[in-house]
Amino acid sequence: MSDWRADKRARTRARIQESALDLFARYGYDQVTVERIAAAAGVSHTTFFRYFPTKEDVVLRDDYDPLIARYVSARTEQDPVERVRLGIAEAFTHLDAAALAAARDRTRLMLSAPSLRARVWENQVATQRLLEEVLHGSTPGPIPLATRAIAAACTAVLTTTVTAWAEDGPTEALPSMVDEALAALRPPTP
Amino acid sequence: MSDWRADKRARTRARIQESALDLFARYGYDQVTVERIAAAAGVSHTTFFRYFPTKEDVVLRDDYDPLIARYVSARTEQDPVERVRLGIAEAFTHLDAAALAAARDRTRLMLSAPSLRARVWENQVATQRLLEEVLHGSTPGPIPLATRAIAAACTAVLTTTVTAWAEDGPTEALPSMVDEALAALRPPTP
DNA sequence: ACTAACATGTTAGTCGCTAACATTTTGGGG
DNA sequence: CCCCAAAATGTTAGCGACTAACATGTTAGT
Repeated sequence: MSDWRADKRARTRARIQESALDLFARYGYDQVTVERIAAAAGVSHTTFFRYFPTKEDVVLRDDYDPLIARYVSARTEQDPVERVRLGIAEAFTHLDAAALAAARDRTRLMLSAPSLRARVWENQVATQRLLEEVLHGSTPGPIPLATRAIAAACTAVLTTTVTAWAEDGPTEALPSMVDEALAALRPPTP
Repeated sequence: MSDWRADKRARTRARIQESALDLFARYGYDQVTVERIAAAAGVSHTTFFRYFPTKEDVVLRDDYDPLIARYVSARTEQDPVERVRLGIAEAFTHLDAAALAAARDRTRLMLSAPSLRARVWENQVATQRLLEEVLHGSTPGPIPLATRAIAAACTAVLTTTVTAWAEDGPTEALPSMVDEALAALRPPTP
């Protein structure tokens, strides 16, 4: 059984990541060298890079894209922004307080270092592409500019809201903040 | 007159930038080292960094934010998205074909290297903040989430449109593409 | 036990970027 | 005209992220 191999790899990976996040929290992202992380995890810096392509990637992984895709694509509203808004609202009902708190910590860390911040926006593009496809559905042909625009708008609103939440807002307020922010994209006065 | 000083500095800066862009166009961003740029410009790599804080900054500067701010804030529409759309449309009337072509080249270069792409999204945040302030106007107090969301949406739509334009679209089509994309944020069926 | 695949360490190198210090250039006042 | 101070530049050395080459160990299947 070579699953033993995969297990060990996973544990090593987790150990490196935990060491890194711990050190980052204690001393700040820029003050912690890869060498130090590797030492704390009991490996060499080469091994570190075998598990994570860059120092930034230790922090970066975002698991929420699949969630969004799932609950947004299940929605049947005709207006795309409403689909996104209600889909995300539903996705939030499947997250507990611990998940929110963890997301908040990671977001704060990401905002703390310039090089990480830059990568946040790269992640945003991934989410945006995903949303484009969800909104475009199974319709054939290239994704029209209008759809891409709407996906871009929703994604940017999401990122902005999460940022504002991580900086200021109360920990449990994210769902209502997202709702409010996306609602702002709707026509101003009915 | 020590303005002579500033003049020389400006010319050195321009020489470095031209050398860099030339080399980037020829060999690709990653294949060109700072050392090589400096040599081509007849300076040392330390001098390079005295003029540009990072290698990325040689490519990056974006002069269009003030334009946007000016023409959007002059608009009087009540709906913020309409203000942005018409303001930008007006700003475009003050740009000639050469400016568009240059912007297109620079955009393509930015999209070609990952490290540059990442910085694009950081620039986007600057534009977003600017738009937030323009839309918020002179009203006192912190900028509400709804305003930030709309600014984020418009900025993301802009970036997405410029990206699509740089990749595919005909050189002169940017204004109409921006118009179309921003219009997509309006309610779907009147 | 033998071997082949795989994970890891060692070493040395490149490149972006910074700091300390020496050197040159330039403008102005005696 | 010469000397001085400030500004611009070069030299050198170093740090840290990241890569490649090679050696070593460790495990899995025969």
